[in-house]
Amino acid sequence: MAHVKVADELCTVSLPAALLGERWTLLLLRQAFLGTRRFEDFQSAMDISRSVLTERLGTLVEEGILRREAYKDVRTRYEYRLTEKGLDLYPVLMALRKWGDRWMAPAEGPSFDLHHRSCGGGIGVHVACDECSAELTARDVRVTPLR
Amino acid sequence: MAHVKVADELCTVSLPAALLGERWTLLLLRQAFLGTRRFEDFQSAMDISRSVLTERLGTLVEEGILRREAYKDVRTRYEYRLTEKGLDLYPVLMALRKWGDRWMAPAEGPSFDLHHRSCGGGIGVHVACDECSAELTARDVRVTPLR
DNA sequence: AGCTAGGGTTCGGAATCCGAACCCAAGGGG
DNA sequence: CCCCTTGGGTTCGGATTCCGAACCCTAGCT
Repeated sequence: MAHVKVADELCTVSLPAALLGERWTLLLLRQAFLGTRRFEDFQSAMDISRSVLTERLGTLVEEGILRREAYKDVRTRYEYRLTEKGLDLYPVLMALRKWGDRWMAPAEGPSFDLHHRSCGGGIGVHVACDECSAELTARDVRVTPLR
Repeated sequence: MAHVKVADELCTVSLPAALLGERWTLLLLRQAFLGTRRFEDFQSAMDISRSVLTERLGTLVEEGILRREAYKDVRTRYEYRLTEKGLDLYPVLMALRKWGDRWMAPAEGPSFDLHHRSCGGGIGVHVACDECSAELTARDVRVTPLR
C-alpha cells in the first residue's frame, strides 16, 4: 500500500469529514438519532453553548441533513428533524458506536442498548464485498486513484 | 422515539466522537488508510500546519490508534502506522465514504475507487441485525437507556 | 400588566489554529 | 573538516473560533 495523495475537494471521505469533523456535529447527530428535535432539548442534553448550537444546527440545515419545521405545541414552535440524507448517516454513527463499544467502553458498560425492534437481536456493522459478500478489512481492499 | 438524555462520559458514540470530531483527525486517518506513514508525507498530502500535525499524531499515538516506529531508511526515520485499534476504524471511514459518494459526490466523480482485492467487487457497508441478519435503518432499532 | 418559555442574537475574553522561522542530528560532497 | 540537505520536530505571534453570560422578542397565562 503505497503513499497516495488525492485531491481533497474530490475525495468523498474528506468532504463529509470536513463537515462531521467539526466540534459538536457528531454529538448533535447522535442526539438527533436518539430522538431530540427541539433547540432547548439539544441544549440541555449536550451542554453546548447556545450560540454554537444555533450555528451548528444552521449548517446542518444548510447541508440538508436536518430540516427545520414549524409545528403546533400550545403555540408555534420549531423542530429539527433528520432528512433522508441525515437518516442515511446511521451507518456512520453505528460504526462509530461499535468501535466505541470495543475500544473505549467505560468500565460500567455503555449507557444504552440498541436492539432490532422486531426480533430483539443486537446491531452489527459490516464492510462487505458487493460481489462475493465476503466480509472485508482494510487489507482486502485495493485503492485505485483516478485521474 | 422520545427525547433521550444520556451521560456523555458513558456513551460509546460520544467518546469516539470527541476524538474523531476534532479538526484533521478524520483526514489524518483517511491518509493513514491510504498508506501514508511518514510525517513529511502527511504534511504534504494534507496541507496541515506542522505544529497541528505533531499534536494530532501525538494524540492518536496516545490513544493507541497509531504507533510510532523507528525504521532504517538510509538512516533512522520514524513512521506512524495504524494499530489493530486503528485498523478497526475502517468501517467508520467506509461508512463515511459511502455516504459521501451518495450525497456529496463532486460532478467529476470520486477521486479514487476501492475494490475487493481478490474478486474486484465494490465495497458496501451494512447495518444488520446480529440475530436475523435483516438490514436495518434507524427506524428498525429500539433504544434502551441503561441506568 | 406582568411573568414565563422557547428560540434565538450579541458581546468580550479564552482557547485553538496556523504560517513562518528556527532547531537538531546524520549523511554526503568538496 | 566544513557546509549543505533531509526528516522530523518546536516556538512564536497573530488570526480564528469557542464559549458563557447577558440580552431580545413573541405569545400565551394569570
